[in-house]
Amino acid sequence: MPDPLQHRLPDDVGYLLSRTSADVLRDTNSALQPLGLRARAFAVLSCAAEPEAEHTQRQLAHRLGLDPSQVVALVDDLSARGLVERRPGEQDRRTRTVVATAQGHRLLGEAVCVVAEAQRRYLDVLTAAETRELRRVLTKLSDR
Amino acid sequence: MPDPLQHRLPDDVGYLLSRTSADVLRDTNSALQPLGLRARAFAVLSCAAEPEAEHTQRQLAHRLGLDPSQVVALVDDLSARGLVERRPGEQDRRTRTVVATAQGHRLLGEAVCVVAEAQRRYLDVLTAAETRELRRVLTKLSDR
DNA sequence: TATTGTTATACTCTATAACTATA
DNA sequence: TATAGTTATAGAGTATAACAATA
Repeated sequence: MPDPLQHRLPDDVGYLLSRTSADVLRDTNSALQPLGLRARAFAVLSCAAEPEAEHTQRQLAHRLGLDPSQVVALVDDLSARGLVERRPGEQDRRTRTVVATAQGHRLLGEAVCVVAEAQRRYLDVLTAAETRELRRVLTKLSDR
Repeated sequence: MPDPLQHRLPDDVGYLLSRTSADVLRDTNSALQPLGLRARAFAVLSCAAEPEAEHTQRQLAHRLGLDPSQVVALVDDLSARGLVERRPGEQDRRTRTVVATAQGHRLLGEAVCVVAEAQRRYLDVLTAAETRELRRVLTKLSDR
C-alpha cells in the first residue's frame, strides 16, 4: 500500500507517458500541418500505403486503436482529397478496403520525412541506445 | 531522407508513445472512476497535497502542462467537492494558491492506491529493470 | 442473428481570445 | 503595460448507440 505522502507525480510512469506523448504529438501535428495532415490521418494513410495490404476499415480501426466510426471520418477526408480510395471488398460485400492512390503515396513520402525530422529533434536528448531501448520497451507494452 | 516504403508505423516512437499513453490513461481513468476522479483532477490534487507547497494556479498549469483556463475548471470542481481550497496569495493579491483539504488528502490516499495498482497491472509485462529504464528515459525526455 | 460501414450524439481534451483585478 | 485568474468558445479526440446492407 503506497504512502500518499511519498507519491510523486514526476515518478509516475503513466503521467510521464501522457506528458511526453502530448509533447511529441504537438510537434508531429505542427510538422504535418503544411501538408494538411494530422497524426491520425497520417497513420491511416501509412497503413493504406502498405504494399500488398488491403485493410478493411474495421481492420484499420483495430490496428490503430481507433473506433470504427472515427475511421469513417478520417477516410472520408483522405478520400475527398484523392489520397486514398475505398474499394468494395471482394469476398464480403459489406466491407470496403482502403488503399492509397499515387497522390497519396507522394504525400506520404513528404509526411514521413517531416515526421521523422520532428521526432529526431524531439528524441535529440537521448542517446541512440536509449532511443532503441525506448522503442523496444514501448513495443513490448503495446503488444499485449 | 527516409524511404516511405520502409516506414513502419509500429516502429515510430511517437506513435508508440500515443498508443501506450492512451492505453494507460484509459486504465487509470477506469481505476479512478469509483472515486469520482479522472487523471487530470488526480494530478491537480496530487500537487495540491504536496507538503509545504503552495502552488498558484499559474504554477500548477505550468507544472502539469495545462492551460491556465483548464486549471480553473479542474480546481472549481475539486473545490466544490471540498477536496481542495483556494487561498488568496500573500504577496500578490492577484494569485490564488491551491491546497488540499483533509478530505482531499484522504481521497488522494485511495487514489494513489488504485492508480498504482492499475499501473502495476499495465506494466506487468516489463521486468523491474525495464520499468526503471522506461521511467528514467521518459523523465529525460520530459525534462527538456 | 451477427457483423460492416455509417450516422448521430455527447463528453472530454486542447487551444485561443478577451475580460477584470491587480501589479 | 504586463500578469493572474476567469469566462467563453471552437476544434479535436473519444465513446456509445442505433440503423441499413450483407453475411
